[in-house]
Amino acid sequence: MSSLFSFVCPPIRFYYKNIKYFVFFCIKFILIEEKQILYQKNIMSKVLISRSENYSQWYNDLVIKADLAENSDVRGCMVIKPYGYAIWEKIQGVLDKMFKETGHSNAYFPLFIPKSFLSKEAAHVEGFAKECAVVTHYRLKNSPDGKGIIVDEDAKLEEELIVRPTSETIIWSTYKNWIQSYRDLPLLINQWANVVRWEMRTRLFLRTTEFLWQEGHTAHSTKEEAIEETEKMLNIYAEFAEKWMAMPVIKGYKTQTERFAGALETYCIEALMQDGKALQAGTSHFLGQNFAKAFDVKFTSKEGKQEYVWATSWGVSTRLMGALVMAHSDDNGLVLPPKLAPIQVVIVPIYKTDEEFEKVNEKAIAIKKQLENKGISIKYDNRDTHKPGWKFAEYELKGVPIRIAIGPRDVDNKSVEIARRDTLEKNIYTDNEIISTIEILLNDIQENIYKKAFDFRTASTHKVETYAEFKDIIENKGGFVSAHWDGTAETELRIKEDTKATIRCIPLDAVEENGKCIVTGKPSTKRVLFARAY
RNA sequence: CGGGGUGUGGCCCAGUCCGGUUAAGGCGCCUGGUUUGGGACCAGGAGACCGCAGGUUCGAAUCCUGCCACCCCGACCA
Repeated sequence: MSSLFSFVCPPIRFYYKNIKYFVFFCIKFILIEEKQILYQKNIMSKVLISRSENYSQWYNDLVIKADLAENSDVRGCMVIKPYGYAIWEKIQGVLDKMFKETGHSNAYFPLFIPKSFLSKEAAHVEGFAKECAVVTHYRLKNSPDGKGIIVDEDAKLEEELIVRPTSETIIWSTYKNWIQSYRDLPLLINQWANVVRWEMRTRLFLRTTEFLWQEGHTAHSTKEEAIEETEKMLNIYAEFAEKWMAMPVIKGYKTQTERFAGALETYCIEALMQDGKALQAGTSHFLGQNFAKAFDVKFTSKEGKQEYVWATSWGVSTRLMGALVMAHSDDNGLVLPPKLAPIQVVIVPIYKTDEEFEKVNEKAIAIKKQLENKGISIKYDNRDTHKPGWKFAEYELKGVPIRIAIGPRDVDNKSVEIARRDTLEKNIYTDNEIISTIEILLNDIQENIYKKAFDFRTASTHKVETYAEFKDIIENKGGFVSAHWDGTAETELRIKEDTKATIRCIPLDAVEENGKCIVTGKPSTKRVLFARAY
């Protein structure tokens, strides 16, 4: 009835409603105005949320705002942006050199792995089956209804292909043909590649569906040699983390629960992030003869006997980028170790007039040349589209270790202002001190941020004797907890269920001491390291 | 796969409960001018199938139905 009325007499009803709305709108607009003012206050605050306020969001925002990476249109997959990729290239460059210095060569194996390969090693397939992307078809066709394209069901693969989650299987099926004699050993190969693991929840760099990494795969004639290789590569990772990333790590090996699927022993380096959570930064696996047996890789020994080869694999990924961000950065943005910073020094000119720019520019170019001659990577930001203050904030956000500001005053005084990113200290230096100061500062920053991270880790590592103490620290303080454990998977699982903390590793340098498991009271001979982890 | 949330110019988002003015504001972008030693200011300008598809209504960003996408919390993990 009412709809009939409104249909027949719209003007009357419209008029009536209009009066009502006039009053309503007056109130509504006043409310909106007030909300708007409040809202503007909120966004005027800092670029980054503070670590103490929300560490997780701080990390997410920082990765994006520092231009390292962003989420792509593909769910779970990131775009690594030029600035972020430049850091990755530095990481690659250093590690690649270290690998080659220890006798390894690079090669490349296929992205796709036949499904049957993956299932040849039982533990391995078990470990990865739940997170594999599978290629089932090789052709598309136009949709019959004309709306786009669809999978051509006639183009079904005889055998599905798995997008590699790791390459052991395809590599070992290849090694079978490469290895006949002890003379072919050791075989020391590395590949830089992308891999895919279908993760439920992803975070930039820390866990993405596709990520970049390197995976080393080696074959040896003896068990001892393979173990030696596993440990050697672990040491390379540790050295890289500490000397280049300025990030202290604990070397250790994993419990059976945390071990790589298919490995006899998994070694790892574990780092502690500023929020007290641990992050596995690299792994090195002793694979025993598991893959050799699965893929029938035998060699003839000096004695003329047929033997299975001994294997290792080891890798670090773009996850290191996440570790790098979380290890040193502060509420103002990234803090990069000078040895991995794409830009080590930035020069910002300050001027008002063209004449002033001329003076400043001349000086800046001279300094730039001198630093370049010393092998320091330097950027002279002479854009006139941004003000100095804007540039200061920008390079702080991007973690450039050293900033040189040059203004007319400096030209007159034969000086410059040098600011260091790690401590945010600024000082004036005379022209003849510049080069030596920069060289000293770059080393000093590298050491200082390492020390800071090291001290933080020391302060965040606690020995406990009881489960109550353990829970208290995990819940309230975070960090590493060093405790006795009875060595069983049951106890490990119970602790994980109770506290979300896992055994990060059994440290290689753990001292032998008699103790009691904090949960069961059973005897234990050494302490293991627990933490909540990424 | 469960539980919660969100889709509005490039970005952050207001407006949605209770349908009605030209879809508001900030950032960014463009133009001109003044500026430049810690994220400048003024003036002007461009930019929106309000996630998609139906429906209800004189009238839908707003209500209804269906779908899609993304985010957060769990189970899984380098």
